[in-house]
Amino acid sequence: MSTVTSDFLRVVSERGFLHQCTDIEALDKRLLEGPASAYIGFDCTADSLHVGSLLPIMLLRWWQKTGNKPVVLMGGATTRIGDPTGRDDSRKMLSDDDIARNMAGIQKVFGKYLAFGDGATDAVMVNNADWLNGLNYIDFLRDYGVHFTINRMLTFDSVKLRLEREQPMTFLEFNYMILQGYDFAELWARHKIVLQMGGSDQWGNIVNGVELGRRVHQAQLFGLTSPLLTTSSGAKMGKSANGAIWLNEEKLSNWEFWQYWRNTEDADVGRFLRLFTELPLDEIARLEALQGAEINDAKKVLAGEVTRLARGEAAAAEAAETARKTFEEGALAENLPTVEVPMAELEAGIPAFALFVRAGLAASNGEARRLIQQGGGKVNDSPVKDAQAPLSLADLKDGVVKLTAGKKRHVLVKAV
RNA sequence: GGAGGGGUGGCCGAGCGGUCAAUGGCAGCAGACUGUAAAUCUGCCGGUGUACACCUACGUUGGUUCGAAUCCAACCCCCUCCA
Repeated sequence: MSTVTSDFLRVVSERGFLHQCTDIEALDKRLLEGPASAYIGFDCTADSLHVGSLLPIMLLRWWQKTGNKPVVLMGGATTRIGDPTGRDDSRKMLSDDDIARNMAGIQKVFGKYLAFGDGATDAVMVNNADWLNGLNYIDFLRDYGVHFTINRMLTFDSVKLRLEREQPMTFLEFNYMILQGYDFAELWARHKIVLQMGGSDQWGNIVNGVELGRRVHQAQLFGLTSPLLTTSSGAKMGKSANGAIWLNEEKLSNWEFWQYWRNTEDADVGRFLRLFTELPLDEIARLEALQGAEINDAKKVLAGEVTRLARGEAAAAEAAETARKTFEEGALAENLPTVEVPMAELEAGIPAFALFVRAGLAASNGEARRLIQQGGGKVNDSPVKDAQAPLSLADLKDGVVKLTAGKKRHVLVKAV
């Protein structure tokens, strides 16, 4: 990596955000000349982003912090097509209602990471439906279609892989890359945006936009990608026992979010601290150097910082305190996930296995029985011996029963 | 349009008339060891009833058979080659 002098490129290269850049020297030079605008596109395929999108979001945050203007592009129109990148099969088509709902959910998270407004470096949000939905097919083909050759498009990974695996790719999906390229050219024309960032899988799509901008507008545009993140043991980021690690609070509790980061593998701690927190690098170096059980302190810092950014100061403190009580004191912490059960049912007695199912700790009665048989089910911290044994009011402590599955999953059952 | 191959549990992939809820691998869950880590070892891994049982499931619909994921027919979908 050549030495870069602009604040933004220096920070992101030191912290490990950089994977590829179309022309890093020229971009560096451009950034030294003054504030610039950059965007990242987000598809509206779910009603919340998950931690897989956190890397691009942090890129935009640093972009703003180093004096530039971030633009968040919502793929209102491109989501109607479906990005074929990295997919063996077509996505299922989303209805316009779904897309609108998803967009509303996704938008919520950006306010936590970016400062929006009308100022020079304030973030703005745009929707590509504004210019894509109204496109005239023939005009578009004449103005932009001429700049794309099929020969070239067939060499892109997103297309090539699908063909090699003998999976069908529809013409609809085939157009995705053209529209994403067009987005960049259009954003240059509308907002003078010079840089598009994204995950490394977006490289091909981004390069298309850079080239289109040069051909249509004679503009020098830049592309920059971040590495695709996997954990040290090779798993994709963002999956847990219960599914994806969502950024939105309605989709995943603060406690579970905090726990995800707390359970980071040793080998990933330093890398994640650099990417997902804003701690100074020398502080990270110190935390990263911790050995043995002490590295748990670094994990707590990681969990605290990431949760603070995504969910707020109070949420982070509360999760940390809940974890401390639960794991270090073995005490009953009131902020664990809670499930309510009518008092009358509890009075009548609910078999232990059934309660585990009610609490969401087992997917079926059979699974709950197995859990208990294997010694993984605990009530108020003592192992359940008999799955049939009913729990009743006598098991309540301060109005709640604490259920535990395995070592880490705790739920409070509250009688109401 | 013609010829051939194929559609099996979350994924991959065996099975090709009963002993098949279906080998194996991955993923997942639990236990042991640890540090709420990794690696390793052990157990579990469709549903309901705590066993024997029953229900649902091998693309769809029918059929043959005492009995079908396995055989037959039609249909749907995918792939390859030829035109």
